[in-house]
Amino acid sequence: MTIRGCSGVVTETEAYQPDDPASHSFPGPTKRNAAMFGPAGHAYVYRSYGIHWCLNVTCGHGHGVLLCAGEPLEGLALMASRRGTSAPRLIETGPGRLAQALGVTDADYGRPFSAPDFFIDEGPPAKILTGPRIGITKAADWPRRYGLKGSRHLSRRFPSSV
DNA sequence: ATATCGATGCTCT
DNA sequence: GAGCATCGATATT
Repeated sequence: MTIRGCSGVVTETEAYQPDDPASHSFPGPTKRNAAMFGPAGHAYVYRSYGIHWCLNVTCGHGHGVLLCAGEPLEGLALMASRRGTSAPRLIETGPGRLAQALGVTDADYGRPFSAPDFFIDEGPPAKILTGPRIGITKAADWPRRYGLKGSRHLSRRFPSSV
């Protein structure tokens, strides 16, 4: 993951699909979720609780993946200053925190992840943990939260994570 | 250590 | 006008 000079490893995601009651795409295409029904591989950004920005990767046809946490690598100082903390653990652990650290706002809405300074690439094979989702009121128990096994940079621990 | 609670603005009913 | 895919601070074990 590289966003305007800041890079890191995506350590945690959540998946949403159109038949998921918790998904923003559930009610069908609207003005806000338009990007989710657009082409895959683009940014879907929304404001959460009137305060935070959250960043998703569109997968086409109303599907999307929320970036929940990451491990910051390059651009650490910039991300720390944007977050107002120097604790590496607290820079990108959480959807709102991650977007804030990367400087992502609605200005990036609909932007394709295909530019040299704005992309997400595939890392080496990794063990992935699965568990119920966090912070939602509907269908929270759907096992669509995915985390990098052994990473300290997760928004929360996974249940019975070995 | 966990639990609760307020802030804040936008979307959809 | 309600509800929300959050965070951080404060209160309580």
